[in-house]
Amino acid sequence: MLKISRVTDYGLLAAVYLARKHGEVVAAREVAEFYHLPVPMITKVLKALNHGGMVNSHRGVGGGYSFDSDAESVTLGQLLDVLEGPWDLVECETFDEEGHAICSIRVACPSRRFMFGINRAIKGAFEQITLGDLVRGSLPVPVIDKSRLIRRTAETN
Amino acid sequence: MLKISRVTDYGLLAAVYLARKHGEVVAAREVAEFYHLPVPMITKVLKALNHGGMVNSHRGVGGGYSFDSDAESVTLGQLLDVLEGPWDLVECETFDEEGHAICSIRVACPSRRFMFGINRAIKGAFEQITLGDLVRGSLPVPVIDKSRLIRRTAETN
DNA sequence: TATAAACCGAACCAAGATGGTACTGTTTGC
DNA sequence: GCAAACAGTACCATCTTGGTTCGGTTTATA
Repeated sequence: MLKISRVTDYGLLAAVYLARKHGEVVAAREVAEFYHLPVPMITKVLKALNHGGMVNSHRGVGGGYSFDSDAESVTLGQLLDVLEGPWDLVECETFDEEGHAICSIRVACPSRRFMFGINRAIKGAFEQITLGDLVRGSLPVPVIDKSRLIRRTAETN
Repeated sequence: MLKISRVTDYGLLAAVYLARKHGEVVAAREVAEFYHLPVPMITKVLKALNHGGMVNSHRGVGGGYSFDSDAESVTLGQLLDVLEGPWDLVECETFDEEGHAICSIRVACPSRRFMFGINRAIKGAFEQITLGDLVRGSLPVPVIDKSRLIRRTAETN
């Protein structure tokens, strides 16, 4: 299931705020007050971003968080992975504790082929939007390149 | 909040099934059995699709649902609208019964500008994927039309 | 070295969403 | 008139979401 929940939105807001003040150490309180959002909520998403390696944390007095890498090399897809966890449409193949597939269809499941296609399409779009785009606030509209049809039989994910 | 929930997936599956048998009247039972999904679940999404004008319903003995329009002119965005309802990231401006905005920031909300951009980008991508693409099972990769090249590290996906 | 600013991390909880189901009614072909 | 099939609504257990709380740790600074 793909979702961009409200907490994820907060995370994107926080990431943008830090990216704007590139390299600068900013307390969670400041971010929260800027957006008029509760401090614990913002600290929560900042922890997640830090845990995912997107931002750095600085403890102690005068501490906070900072974004030190290149905003152009961080994609929206990466941010969503960190904030929401990896996702997939129709988890056809979930596995039980013993590693056996639970899917009731399994053989020649008719949905997998095209659901995988949707996955690729959406993920591809997310991968091409960078944090820099978010900071600039104006995004290009993604365009489907229909001339580059992909027909692969054995996808490895 | 953007989400593609499991029920929405079922809806997409059902739509694809009907589109494959273009014009043919198919009972909900048949679709459900094909995907090994509970009949009431499939009828639920088929009702939604019918309500949204995506498919036609035929009552009485020998009835069912049929897809009669052009699969190339139905977009994934339209299907998602029908199945999940319209969505937006960060509903900055929700209104109470008297029509007054609830948003606590309102003036010069820093998030609206770029969140709107994300909305446009994602919706644009969904609008360019047609039901026909889903039926074929192989999707074109969405490409962001940027004048400036983006730096990409090793693709892991 | 005492203090306070700030992050860490885990647990907790009410409220809402999700996924399924059930039941009664209506249309219609045979 | 019977039964197949859709229509509509309401229901419910369970999971998720959004948000809070609390005790602990790190560290600049007075």
